[in-house]
Amino acid sequence: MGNQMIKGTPKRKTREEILELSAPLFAQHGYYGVSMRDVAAVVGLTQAALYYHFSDKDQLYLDAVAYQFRERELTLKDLLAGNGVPWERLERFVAGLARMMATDKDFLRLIQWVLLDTDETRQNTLAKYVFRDLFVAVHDLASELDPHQDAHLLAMSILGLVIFHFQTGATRKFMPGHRPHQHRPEVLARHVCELLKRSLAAVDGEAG
Amino acid sequence: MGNQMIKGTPKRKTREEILELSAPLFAQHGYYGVSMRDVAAVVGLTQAALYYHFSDKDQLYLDAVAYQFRERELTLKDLLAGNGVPWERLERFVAGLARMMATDKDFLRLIQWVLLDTDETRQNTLAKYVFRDLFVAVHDLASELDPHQDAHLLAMSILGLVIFHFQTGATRKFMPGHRPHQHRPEVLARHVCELLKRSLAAVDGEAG
DNA sequence: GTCTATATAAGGATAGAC
DNA sequence: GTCTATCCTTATATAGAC
Repeated sequence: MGNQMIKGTPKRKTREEILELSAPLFAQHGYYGVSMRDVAAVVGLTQAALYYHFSDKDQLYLDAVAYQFRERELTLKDLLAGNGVPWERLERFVAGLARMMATDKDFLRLIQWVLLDTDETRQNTLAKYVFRDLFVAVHDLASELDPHQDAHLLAMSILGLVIFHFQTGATRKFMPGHRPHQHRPEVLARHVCELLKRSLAAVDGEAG
Repeated sequence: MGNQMIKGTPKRKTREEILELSAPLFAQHGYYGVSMRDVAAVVGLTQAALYYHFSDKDQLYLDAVAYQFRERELTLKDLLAGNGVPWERLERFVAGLARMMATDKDFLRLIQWVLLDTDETRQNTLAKYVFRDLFVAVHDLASELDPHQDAHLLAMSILGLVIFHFQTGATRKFMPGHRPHQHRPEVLARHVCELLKRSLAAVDGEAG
């Protein structure tokens, strides 16, 4: 078989299918844990066909990860972009990020793989073109929330407070004080917002 | 050649050398990124010799990681165990953890690999026998710091505030507001302690 | 305890037909 | 654009000599 491409049909369809279907594999097992044969199997192609669309495994991986990041990044930036006092934007962002981390486990794992990547080129590419814009937005919000603090550190702390909880999700159930409702994104978002609000409100109280 | 073992000599020496020397490899490249050949090469043995000491690659990896964790865990628990008011113990712990994360990059990476592990048995083993004791200590401290809060969530937040900053260490330099001194463990520890102190002090102020 | 040699499988990548 | 067939490399693991 091999459904022949009708002339004029967008040529990108297969390529995007590969990107979409390979992402969960890379999320689960990482770059070295996934073979070109594995990718070919989920897409329903032979290994050789992948090399028509991508020069090598490295390129396929990089494109698949970047593709996922670009989609999610838009969602997250939207949460930060709207109007409202800084507190409202923070709450909206923390809630949205928590929901995404809870729902979209593959995305969370891709973030973790990128942070562990030892290929400098690959990591820098993703950091610059994918993380950066989002971080800029969080950074700006942080400096609005408290102009007296190091906005870079505060921004990283906000992200870390949310993301780390979900990174440890699988091991949390063996730890003391664990209760299932802690996995719910609203519960975590509330915990994080309260922590930050009290912390920054304390500064206002002193300064104002 | 092959230096013959004298009877009575502790048999464990080679085994422990393998554990020590393979850990940095696994820290850098993860389970799938390291071959038995790689391990053999750094130890100065042939591949086959490894199978005298370990039944398979899985066992070698598990033992190597557990070995590293046990060592570090003792150091961290010591920081928490001493006397002093809760604040002092928190500051000591945060400073010590930050210093360890900054110094011992391999250990930080091993933590990240464990969090990404999809082998449930392996992850549960490490979580139960290695993370758990440390978490218990942080959990207890958290409930002393603020009895009105969810100690489980607070403990995780304390750990996340420190660890996440170092996880993102490699990509941070492309983000706005970055300055080199932020990588210094004392600077981060101070940031984290101030954040927590203000947050929990705010509660005291309201409650007391 | 460690070696050499090897079985056996899985990996990335290419050539050439269709 | 995708297939079949194949090359070459690397991987885990074992057998048996020393």
